[in-house]
Amino acid sequence: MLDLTEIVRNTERVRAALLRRGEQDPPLDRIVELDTERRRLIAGADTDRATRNTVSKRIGDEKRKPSPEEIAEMRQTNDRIKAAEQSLDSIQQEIHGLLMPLPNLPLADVPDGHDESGNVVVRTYGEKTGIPGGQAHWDLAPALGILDMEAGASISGARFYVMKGKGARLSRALASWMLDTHSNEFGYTEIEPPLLVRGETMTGSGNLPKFKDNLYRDDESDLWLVPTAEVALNGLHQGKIIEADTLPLKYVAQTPCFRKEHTAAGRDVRGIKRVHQFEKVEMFRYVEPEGSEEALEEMLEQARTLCERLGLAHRVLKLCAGDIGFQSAKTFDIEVWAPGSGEWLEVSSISTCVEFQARRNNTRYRPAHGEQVRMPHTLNGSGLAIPRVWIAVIENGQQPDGSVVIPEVLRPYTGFDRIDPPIKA
RNA sequence: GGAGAGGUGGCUGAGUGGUUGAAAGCGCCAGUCUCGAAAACUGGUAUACCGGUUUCCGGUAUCGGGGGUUCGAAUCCCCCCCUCUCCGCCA
Repeated sequence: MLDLTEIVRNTERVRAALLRRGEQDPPLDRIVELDTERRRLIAGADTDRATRNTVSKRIGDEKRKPSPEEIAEMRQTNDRIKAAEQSLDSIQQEIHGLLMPLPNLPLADVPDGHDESGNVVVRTYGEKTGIPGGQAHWDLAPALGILDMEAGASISGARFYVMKGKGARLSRALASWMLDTHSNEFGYTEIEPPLLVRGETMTGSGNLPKFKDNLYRDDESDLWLVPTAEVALNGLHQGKIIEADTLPLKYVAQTPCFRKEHTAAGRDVRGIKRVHQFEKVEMFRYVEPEGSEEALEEMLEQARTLCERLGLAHRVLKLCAGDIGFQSAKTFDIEVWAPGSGEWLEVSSISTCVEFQARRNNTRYRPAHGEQVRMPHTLNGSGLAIPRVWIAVIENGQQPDGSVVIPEVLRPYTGFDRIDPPIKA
C-alpha cells in the first residue's frame, strides 16, 4: 500500500512514478479529495467527543445525576458523532478501496520500459553448455523414466506433473541442498509455514485483491493456497512491532506454490516450466530501510551462488519499471540456460518491496529501546524455484549416451551421481 | 465434534459503570552514587489519527474484533475470532 500522506503531499511525484509502471490514470485526485473530507470529519467528531468527555467527567466528579438539559444535549452530540462516524467509515472504505489496487512505486534506478523487452541484462556468468542435439526436458525426462506428464494430467489435469524415482529424488535433493546452504552458510532461519492462509494475509503481501484470479481458494473455510512462501513469511509479523535489536530478520522456507496461471494460458505449455503446483525455496528479509539496497544485492548474490555451484550458465536481469511485480520497487531476475529447451529460464526473482508490504501488514519495528517505531523494508527472493532448476540440471547434465550427470554439490543429497536410461528389453 | 475456562500495555498481572491510558512487579532508558560496574534510590518508558505557534503542545481513539445499553463502558448485554484444559476422533 502506498502512503496516503505521500499521495496527498506529493501527488504529482506519485503520479509520475505510477506512470512509469504503466498506471495511466490512477485515481489520485479522488483520493486527495476524500482525504480532505476525512480530515474534516475527524476534526468535527473529535471536538464533539471532547465535549462529551468533559460533561461526563464533570457529572462523575460531582457525583450527581445528569440534568434533563445535559441529557438532551448529549443525545444531540452523540447523534452528530454517530453520523460523522458513519460518513467517515464509508470514506475510509472508499480510500482503502482505491489505495489497495495501486502498485508500489519503482525506485529511481529502475530502468524505463513497458514490458519484459525493457529489461536489462546486467551480467552473464559462465559459458552456455550442453551437448549438440541435446533434448528438451519434456522429451529427455520421460525417456529416463523420471517424469510423467500424462500421469499428472490424469490425476489432476493440465499443467500438473508426476516426478518418479531419481527425478523425485533430485527434486528433493535440490530443495534440501538449498535450504541447508541458506541456513548453514547464509544465516537464514528455516521456517515451515502454513500453506493455507487467511485473506488478510494474502492482502498484506499484495496478492489480494488484485490477483485473486491466479489464486486457489477453499470457499468453505475461506482460506487461500499460497502462490509462494513469500505470502506466509510476510505475514509472520503482521500487526506486530518487531522489538529493538532483532533486525535484520532473515527467513527461508521451502513450500509448494499453487498458481492458476489463467493469465498465462497458452504460454509454456510443454514440460514443467509453467505448472499449477511446484516447489520453491524462498528467502525473505525484514531490514532497516538504510540497509535495504545492500540486502537486495546480497540476496541476489546468494541466489546466483546457488546457480554457480550447480555449474549452470546464468544471467542477471534488472527488470524495467513496466515489468516489476505489483508489490516490488525494484527487481532482479536470474535466468539459467537450458540447452535442451534452448532458452533462458527464470529461476529466481529478487525484489525489495521497501515499506509497501509492511504498511499493508501494519508491521513495524523499533530501531532501539525507547525510540520511535518505523516501518521495516521487506525483501523476497527465490532461492531457487525447483522445477526450473531441475530442468536446467538435467538438460545441462545430459550425455551423448543418454544419461544425465548430477552436479557434484547435489550428490551427497541424491545418493547417486548419474541417471541412466532404463535398459530396453 | 462435546464440556468448561480465559483473552488487559514489551512481559507477568490488578481492576465488575465515573480523575483507569489503565495499580503493582519485571524489563528497558536516563540520572544520582561509584575509579568503573553491580546493588540501591529518583524519574521516565504504548500506538494511531486530527489540529497547531510542529525537536514540542492540545485533542481524539485504542484493555481480542464488531455491534448495543448509558450523560459516561476495560467493567453490563449480543455476535464473532482466538487460546488453554478435559473428553471424543485422528496422521
